[in-house]
Amino acid sequence: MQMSSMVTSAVMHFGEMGSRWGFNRTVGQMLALIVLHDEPLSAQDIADALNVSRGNVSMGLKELQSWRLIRLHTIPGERKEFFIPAGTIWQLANRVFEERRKREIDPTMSLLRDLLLDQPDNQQEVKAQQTLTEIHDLLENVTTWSQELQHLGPDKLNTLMKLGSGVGKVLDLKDKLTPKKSNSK
Amino acid sequence: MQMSSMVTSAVMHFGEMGSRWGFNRTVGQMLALIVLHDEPLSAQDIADALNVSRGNVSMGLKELQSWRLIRLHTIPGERKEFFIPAGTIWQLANRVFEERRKREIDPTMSLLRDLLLDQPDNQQEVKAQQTLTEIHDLLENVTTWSQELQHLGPDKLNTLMKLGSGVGKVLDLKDKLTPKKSNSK
DNA sequence: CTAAACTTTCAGAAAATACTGAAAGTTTAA
DNA sequence: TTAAACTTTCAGTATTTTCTGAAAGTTTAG
Repeated sequence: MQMSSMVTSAVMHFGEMGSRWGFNRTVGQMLALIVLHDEPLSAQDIADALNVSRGNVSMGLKELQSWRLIRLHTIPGERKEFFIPAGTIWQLANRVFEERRKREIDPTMSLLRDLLLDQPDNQQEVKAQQTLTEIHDLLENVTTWSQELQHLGPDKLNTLMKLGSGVGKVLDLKDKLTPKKSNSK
Repeated sequence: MQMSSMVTSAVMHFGEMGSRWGFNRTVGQMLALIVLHDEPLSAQDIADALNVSRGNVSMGLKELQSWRLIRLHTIPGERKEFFIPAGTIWQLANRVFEERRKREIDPTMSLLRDLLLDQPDNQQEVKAQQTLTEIHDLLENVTTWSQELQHLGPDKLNTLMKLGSGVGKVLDLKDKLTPKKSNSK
C-alpha cells in the first residue's frame, strides 16, 4: 500500500492539526488516511503506512469508532477487519461538531445550570451569577444553533452561505412577513 | 482577596475545561477568575488565589492578552498592573471563536488550496482531490458563516435562535420571493 | 481440540506540555 | 543615581499524554 505524495501531505497535516481538533497526532493521521484512501484499509496497512505500532493503531481505531468517524468493513474471504469512513464528509464533520459539543460545551452548561440554582450569598455572588447567566445563554444559543444547522443538510446550508451578508436581511424580511400574535392585524 | 464558593466552583471547572478550549488549566482558571471577579486583579492577586507561581501567572496573562480576552487596567496611585476582561461576554466568545478559527481551520484551508492546485498524477490522486475539495468547501462554508454571525451581534442572533427549526422555512420563503436571474419570469 | 491469524490490553518508556523559582529586566520615586 | 517595587524570562523539574511491544484474548479453519 503506497501513498501518493498528495495523500502523504494531507495525512501529515491532519496529524499536526489532530490535537487542535480533539484527538492526537496518530489518530488525526489515521482519519485522513482512511478518508482519503479509496480502498478499505486493515489495521496492519495503517500501521505500516504511518510507521506506528500495531497497538497504537488498535487504540486509534477504537477512538475513531467512538467518534463514529469510521466503521468496519468486511471483505469476503479475508480474515482481518478493514475500515472505511462512516459516511460523507458532511456527515463526518457533523459528528466531529457533535462530539466536540459534548466534550466542550455540555459539561459547562450542566455546571452553569447548577450554579444558577444556588442562592447568592452576597453582592459578589449576585454579580457573578449575572455573568454566569450571560455565559449560559450564549452557550445555549450556540448549541441550539449548531443543532439547527445539522438538520438543514449541506444543500440548504449552501444556499444560506450564498446569501452572504444577506442573512440579516432575510431576518428582516421574516420579521415583516410573519406578524407576531401580539400585533393584531 | 477571597473567592466565593460559587466563583471557586466556576474557576475550577474552567480550569478543567481549559485544555479542551485551546489553552491550559491555569490559563483557563485565570480567565474565569478575571471575568467573574468584578474588581480588577493584579498578577499577585491571581497567583495567590490560584496557588500558582508568579512566573506562571505572567505567562498566562501574556497568553490571555494575545487572545485579546483580557486587558490592562491602571489604577491611579497603584504601581502594579491590574487586569480586567477585554469586553462583554459576547465579545470574548467571539474572540475565542476567531482565534480558534485561525488555529484550527486557516492552516488547513491554506494546505488544501495548495494541494488542489497540483495536477493529479494518477486515478488515486483524482479521487483524493475530490475528497479534499469537499473538505475545503465545507470548511469555507463554516468559516464564512461564523464570520457572518459575528457581524450579526447578540440581539439579532437571538432572533435567529428563536426561529428554531424555522430557519429552513424562511429559506424556502426567500427562494420563492427572490427569483434567480436564470429563471426568466 | 489445536494452531494459525488475527485483535486488544496495558505496564513501562518516550515525548510533549506545563510549572517553578531564581535571576535578569524595567519602571518609578526620591 | 539608587533602590524599591514591580514584571519577564527561562533552565530545570514535574506532570500529563502518547506510544511501544510483549502478553493475553478471540476467532476460525481444519
